[in-house]
Amino acid sequence: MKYSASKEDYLKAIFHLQTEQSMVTTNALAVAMQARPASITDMLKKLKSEKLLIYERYKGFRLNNEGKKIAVQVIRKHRLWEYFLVHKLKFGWDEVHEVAEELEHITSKKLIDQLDAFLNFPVTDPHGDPIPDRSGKFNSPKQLNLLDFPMNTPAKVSSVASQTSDILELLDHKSIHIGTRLEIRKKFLFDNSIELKVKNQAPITVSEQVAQKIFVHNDE
Amino acid sequence: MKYSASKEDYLKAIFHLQTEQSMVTTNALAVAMQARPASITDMLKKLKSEKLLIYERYKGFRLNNEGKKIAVQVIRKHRLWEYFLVHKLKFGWDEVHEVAEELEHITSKKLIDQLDAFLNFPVTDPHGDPIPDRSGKFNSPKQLNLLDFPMNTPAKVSSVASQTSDILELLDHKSIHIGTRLEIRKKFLFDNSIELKVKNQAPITVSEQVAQKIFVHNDE
DNA sequence: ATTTATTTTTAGGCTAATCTAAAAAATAAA
DNA sequence: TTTATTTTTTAGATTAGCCTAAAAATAAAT
Ligand SMILES: [Mn+2]
Ligand SMILES: [Mn+2]
Ligand SMILES: [Mn+2]
Ligand SMILES: [Mn+2]
Repeated sequence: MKYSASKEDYLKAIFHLQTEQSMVTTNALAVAMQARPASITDMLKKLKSEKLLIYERYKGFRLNNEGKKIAVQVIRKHRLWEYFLVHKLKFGWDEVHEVAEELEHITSKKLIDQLDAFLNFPVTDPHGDPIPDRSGKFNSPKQLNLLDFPMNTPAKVSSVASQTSDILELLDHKSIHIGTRLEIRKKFLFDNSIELKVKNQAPITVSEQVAQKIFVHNDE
Repeated sequence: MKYSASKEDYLKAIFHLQTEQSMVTTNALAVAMQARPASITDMLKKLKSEKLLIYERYKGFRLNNEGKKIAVQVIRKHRLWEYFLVHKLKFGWDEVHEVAEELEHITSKKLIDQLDAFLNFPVTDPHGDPIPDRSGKFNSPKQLNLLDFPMNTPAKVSSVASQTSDILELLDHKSIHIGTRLEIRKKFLFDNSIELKVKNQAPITVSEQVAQKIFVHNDE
């Protein structure tokens, strides 16, 4: 029960994709993995023969319980390492993803459980994503996309759905972080941009593309 | 300037071997790498073409400056991670080597320099081996093998030249650690075993094979 | 219901890192 | 200084993970 870094990355990508579409397609995974469709098919055959997913040619695929279990453990490692990098090694939240992408493949159960304890069992990573516990359980807090959130209602930023440093840099610049309390002041129908008010700050405007990536929950 | 985990392991192994023999042999490296001689030859050709060592067929090989530089950085990473595992994640000194063998290949300069700072720039790893600084300089303290050390002279254990958990477990059991102060009481010529006295403890005997692995320095 | 376009799979290749078995070179022994 | 032994290298395979180009299956359009 030890899988290559590449296989772990595949399982993780499929896991994320199948929360949206119930059957994942070869092309979708090819985009996510930045590989050609032919390579995806090759790997699917291997993962199927290792009984980590169900797959019938031309019909799509999805992880079975065993595949999910492994994917979740990789996600757990990824997010714990991101937390470590930000809170212990003073990395910015926009520079941890690449490194965690490597660290997540270190194979030592003790390592990750001790790390978890050392970090005091954090429940969300620096991007606000939930960290599953050692049994694989997520404590996902309810959250809404900023675009669907009501105006003039206290909100707290809970996660940012992107790992690319461009958007994180932009949010950094506008002083929007996980935990930032804000309210929506205006929604411009013309371009779906949104004006936000953060306490003690001048109002700021974010584009639809940015708002789409921000998730919040009710702040009390 | 990025090398595979395998190449880094080769460079590291050659680096260690060439402190003893000035020219390293294919067979010696095959033993160290637990691989067949044919595989060693294959890799040597690659490392040579990447200008990391000097090598002429049938004549032996040794790292050039560039090869040494890379090896030292890998060693630095290995030892810093070992330190982290023992001092932050409560690993025993006998269970860190395998994990560090993987962690040492993570490729992020920032990661390792921040880790170094986080650990307060340690100078020796849990086995007493010196940790090179970011420029690659070793601050190696003078040390003598226990077999060559005079009797009835205060000594302090500075390092243990083995990564296998068998010997570390044995030393653990006999309460010998890095930093332990002891004196040699007797040297038995019959089998070269040695009787040691640790303060407030009954005298203990170690075999020649064990003594060979223990390095000490004068304790004032 | 054909034709056309898209998606997915197969066929065949490539590279890195390993292996075994056989050949060649170097070293040691007779 | 031949012969035998040991060491090292070459030759040829294998596996994982990727690729391109072509074929096959499915979906969309006329
Ligand atoms: Mn990864
Ligand atoms: Mn994250
Ligand atoms: Mn290693
Ligand atoms: Mn060590």
